[in-house]
Amino acid sequence: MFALVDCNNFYVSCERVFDPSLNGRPVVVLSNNDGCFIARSNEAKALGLPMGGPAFRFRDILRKHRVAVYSANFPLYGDMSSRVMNILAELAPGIEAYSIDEAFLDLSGFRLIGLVGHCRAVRQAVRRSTGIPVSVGIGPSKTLAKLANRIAKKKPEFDGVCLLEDEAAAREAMATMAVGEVWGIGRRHKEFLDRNGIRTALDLADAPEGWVRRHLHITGARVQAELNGRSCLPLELVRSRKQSICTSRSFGSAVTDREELGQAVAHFATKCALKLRGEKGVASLLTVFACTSPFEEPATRYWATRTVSLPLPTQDTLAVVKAAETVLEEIFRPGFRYKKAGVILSGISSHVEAPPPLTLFVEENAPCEPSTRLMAALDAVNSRYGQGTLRVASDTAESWKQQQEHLSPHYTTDWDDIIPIRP
DNA sequence: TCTGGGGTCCTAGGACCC
DNA sequence: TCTGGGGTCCTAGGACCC
Repeated sequence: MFALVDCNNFYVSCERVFDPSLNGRPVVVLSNNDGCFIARSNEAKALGLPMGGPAFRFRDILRKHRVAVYSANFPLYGDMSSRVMNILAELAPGIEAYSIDEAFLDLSGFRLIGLVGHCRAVRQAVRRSTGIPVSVGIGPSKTLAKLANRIAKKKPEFDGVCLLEDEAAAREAMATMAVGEVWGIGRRHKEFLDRNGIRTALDLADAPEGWVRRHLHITGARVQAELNGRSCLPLELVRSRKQSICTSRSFGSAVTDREELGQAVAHFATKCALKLRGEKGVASLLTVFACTSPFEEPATRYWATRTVSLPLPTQDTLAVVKAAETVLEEIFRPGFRYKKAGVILSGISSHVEAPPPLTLFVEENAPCEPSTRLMAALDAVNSRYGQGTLRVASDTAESWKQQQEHLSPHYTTDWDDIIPIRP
């Protein structure tokens, strides 16, 4: 049996831990640049504020109902997440941290002491130790655990824990669940299934298997099997190495200047190389992209992107920044209002397992060892004195930076942000 | 004025190899 | 009339997840 533990309205709950006066009030958390809603308290959902809705369109509702509005504070949410995961890891023999606010647990062996009872204990432990409320769904496959979790969240009578023990219970639950709510069925597949008379999760479970395999491919066939209690998606206990690493941002206001865009790209490249070293990997491919707003008129819209091979697989910030600047030079076209840009590293392999290849042509930046030591020194300084203390010269300007007007303090990750508690 | 960021997997088709 | 069989790698696009 699998359990899916999911934090309720996670980002909002994180803000509430440090400001309990937010309890009972409508609260929203905005995406970077204060653009869209990415988390809503139950009270905010009740006001009709939609997930992903652009905040500026709902300004009247926000003001009228005195909704508490927060800019995204990812250092805080990431830190709270790891605290929750640590508690969960103590209470189950196996855990897969599936996303920032969800984890699958291995519940094998808990049947004797009672699955529901144990999951209630898990729920209380997380609440007591971190202040974060969670819901738990239990089922014989990950997909059914997900489905059970939705029921646990939606129906108060379950008190946050829902078990789909046998086939009859699963069928009854699936009959009440729209097919688009099933994990793995997105907007497109939902539309397709609706057109073919498949409206509930139960309809999908009972659909002819060959037909599902043909139209929804292998991934859809797995979803169907999982709904029928045949587990196809194992618990992934060890996180595999990332296949790509991306850093991108929308700009607070449009950028038109090539040099300014170059500064942003240098900054993103720097962050990518840092993440890559955190993964203990080296990358062989680099992509740079820059684009105008998708809401521009077609004539003034531009999507620039190019991928190049790096001369040698590397994790060196200087090499990555240099390559990114060269690519930007090639794809930049003047006269456009750039609203977003980013850098992607891919073709990632292990730094340890893959010794640097012998090369026929490349002479510059070939020696690996000095660069590794330089990066170690760079990371040591920046980790101690703050990211950006040592940086490449082109990683400078702040002009493209984002809007974050409603940011809460980094309560758990920054000494300067610790607020003295008054009696 | 104003619309996020970071990922994964699958399929199809083209280009190439022997 | 009739033109093989078995592969790999790369890219683009689509679909999905949080």
